[in-house]
Amino acid sequence: MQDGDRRPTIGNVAELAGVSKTSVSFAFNAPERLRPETLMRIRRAAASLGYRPRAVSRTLAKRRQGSIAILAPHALGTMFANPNFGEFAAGALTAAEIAGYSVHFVSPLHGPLALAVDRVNAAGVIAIGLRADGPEIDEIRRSAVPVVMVDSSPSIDEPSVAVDDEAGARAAGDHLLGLGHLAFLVISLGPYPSTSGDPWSVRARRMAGYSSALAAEGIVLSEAEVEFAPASVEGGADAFLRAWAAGVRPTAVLAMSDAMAIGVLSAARQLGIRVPHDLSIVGFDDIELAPYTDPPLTTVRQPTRLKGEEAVRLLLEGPLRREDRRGGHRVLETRLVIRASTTTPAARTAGRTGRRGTGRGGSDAVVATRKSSASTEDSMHKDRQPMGIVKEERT
Amino acid sequence: MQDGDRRPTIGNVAELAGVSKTSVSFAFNAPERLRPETLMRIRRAAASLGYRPRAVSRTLAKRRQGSIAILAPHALGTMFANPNFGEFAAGALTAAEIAGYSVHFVSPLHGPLALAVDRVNAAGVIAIGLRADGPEIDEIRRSAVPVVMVDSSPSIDEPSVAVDDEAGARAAGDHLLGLGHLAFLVISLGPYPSTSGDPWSVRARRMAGYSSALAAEGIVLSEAEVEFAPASVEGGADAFLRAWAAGVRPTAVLAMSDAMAIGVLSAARQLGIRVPHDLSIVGFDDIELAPYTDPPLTTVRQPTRLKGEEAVRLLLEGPLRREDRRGGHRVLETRLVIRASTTTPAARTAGRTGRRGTGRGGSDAVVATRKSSASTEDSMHKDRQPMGIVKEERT
DNA sequence: TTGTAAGCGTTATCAG
DNA sequence: CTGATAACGCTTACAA
Repeated sequence: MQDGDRRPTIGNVAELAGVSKTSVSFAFNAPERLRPETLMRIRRAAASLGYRPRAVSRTLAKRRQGSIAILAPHALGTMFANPNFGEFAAGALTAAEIAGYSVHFVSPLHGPLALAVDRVNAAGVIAIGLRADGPEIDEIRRSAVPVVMVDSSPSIDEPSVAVDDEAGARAAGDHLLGLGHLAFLVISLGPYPSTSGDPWSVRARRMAGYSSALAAEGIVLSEAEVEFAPASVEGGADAFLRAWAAGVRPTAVLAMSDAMAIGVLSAARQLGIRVPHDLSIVGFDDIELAPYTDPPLTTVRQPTRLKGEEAVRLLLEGPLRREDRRGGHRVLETRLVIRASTTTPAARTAGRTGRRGTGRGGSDAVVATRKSSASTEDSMHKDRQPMGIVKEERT
Repeated sequence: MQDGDRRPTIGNVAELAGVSKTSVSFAFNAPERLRPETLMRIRRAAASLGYRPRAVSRTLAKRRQGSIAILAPHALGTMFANPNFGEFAAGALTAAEIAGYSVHFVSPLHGPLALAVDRVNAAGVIAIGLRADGPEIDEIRRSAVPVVMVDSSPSIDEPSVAVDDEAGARAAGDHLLGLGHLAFLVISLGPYPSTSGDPWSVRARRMAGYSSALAAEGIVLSEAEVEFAPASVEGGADAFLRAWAAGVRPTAVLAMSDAMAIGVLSAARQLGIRVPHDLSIVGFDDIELAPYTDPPLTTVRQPTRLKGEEAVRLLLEGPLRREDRRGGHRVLETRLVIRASTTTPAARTAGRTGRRGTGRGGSDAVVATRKSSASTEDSMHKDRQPMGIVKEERT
């Protein structure tokens, strides 16, 4: 861990160039204040020594950080296993780069996040999926570092950005109901059932959306009809297999992420279940690859990349500048994208239903648009179409 | 950018607790040296003030960084658009986390990488895809920060990790040749043709692999048969469309990344070209979703996640500890994974060939294993099968 | 067990 | 235009 070969310091350069440290500093930060020839001399000295100003010292002296931290709720290897997190990172990193900030990723692997956050000493923090009422958020508040919350409770004081999970989930449920499905399985986020039961977590909001849709038809999910899994392909596959082994026989599955939905796709294939003929699947996220799966995935699109950009923008424009480190809540819209992984249930169950006869196959399904209850200041990142429901056909 | 409300410092705590700064420091770093009651007093004082030691100051004083930087060759938004980079990040971040390091992502967006690297002041650096003979690597060397190179030239001094791109690419070419293809299009990495022409870049190595395979059948790629594109779905789609518009009519495409291959899939669909019947496609990477595309993608698997882990491990074990900041080259193997996006060419061209009659459809193709020339210390991350060629069928 | 004081490498202030 | 000198916040010999 030693640095071994000591890097040259500003002092060495000053000495070699025969000037003061101040001048050397000027040479790097305000060249115009130096006479061209001294500047040259200093530059040469610095170059010959291979001197480069050290960032830590600089930040200490200037009292200003050049980086922001992204706090992930799980180990980063796990996070990045979900392509959707890559999307988010891409958005956040892009916005940060443009503003000249570099980005730190921090996870709770080595003790609580609150501790981790000041290990990295960032100018500001973007916290993902933190509980609104947990101890962590308090710790972070006390650390006096500006924070913006992502996918957390909207009831929180800090600026935040989230998506309208509930409306999205409801649209997914409505869609399936409209096709005539009655037997569901939902693959919920997180390895365990509601350990804490934060009513404001992403999964709680999505579950509320699914439930409210199903409730309209008098359907109530039993405990067996909800599996929990990490947001990965493997997680989704395992969850479906588990449910199947437990005797659950859905005609439709609602997955809280596309990665998990793809896992279900693969598990179904393993079991010889044809999608969508025997089983309809709808995901969540609409990752870039969703249109290219086999079959193309029906899913709830969320503007993930935009979410990342907004989080950074909010941090940089709001709490980092001004005193008031609150306000600035932003709720982005979701939209159901209908592709080929959903259709009317096969005869075996379709017999007992047939309501809402949108009939003849998934690609014809057009469910009544249910207006999102969220603020709608912004349109989607991916395109200019309004939010809501969209039917995508192969070109 | 101001910090606004000054955070409490160690001095404030000392004052409030009626002790010296040293004691406060001890309270945080060597509690056992303090009498329990003083420790308590300090702790209370610190807590009441909401004091937390500042990482910058600490690093400056200890001369030791707690973070490592990952240097990306392109804007990070671009990088993360490729799911394969997410895989790499997952690997690197996992290894870093375990070792207690946090990770910084740095891109060349604001001036040269060499400058960016000391903006973040990391303990060590992982440089991706840097030219072996470029100026950047020299700059980084001079900055005296330990480096490990990823996907760079093996001829370099620094420790490095890469994969056997050439063997992988050759296997892909052989596979297609074995199926009877004669008309190819390769989608190469990077937005532009060889701006610099580093013979050791990933794309040069892969191109060499493709070429050497094709050369064995006397096929030489014309300039029109090589398109360049960013490693994204969109990039691949555009590239294929461009080539098509230019009149290129391949029966098989060799894409240097799965993301691009999926783009080709989508472009082909747009043009009404059936895959694999009218067009065979082989990708590179074998991202997690590759088995679930439509049709499932034949591709060259590289152990991307492992690559990330190894890079960090090499950095942490080698240059960060010892004086010798060289050696430790690691070349990981690749393996062709045959799925359903490749098959024998359709009649239109197959007529003039038919050699090597592996016949009846891609899923039967078994090409002779060509032993990788790379070191083979390690097996794949994803499973325990040996490297080489593998045929994957739907279960 | 606790305190004093000297760094760590820069930048900022204020003279000259 | 350039130079002393004092921060910046924390660690760490060395003393007491």
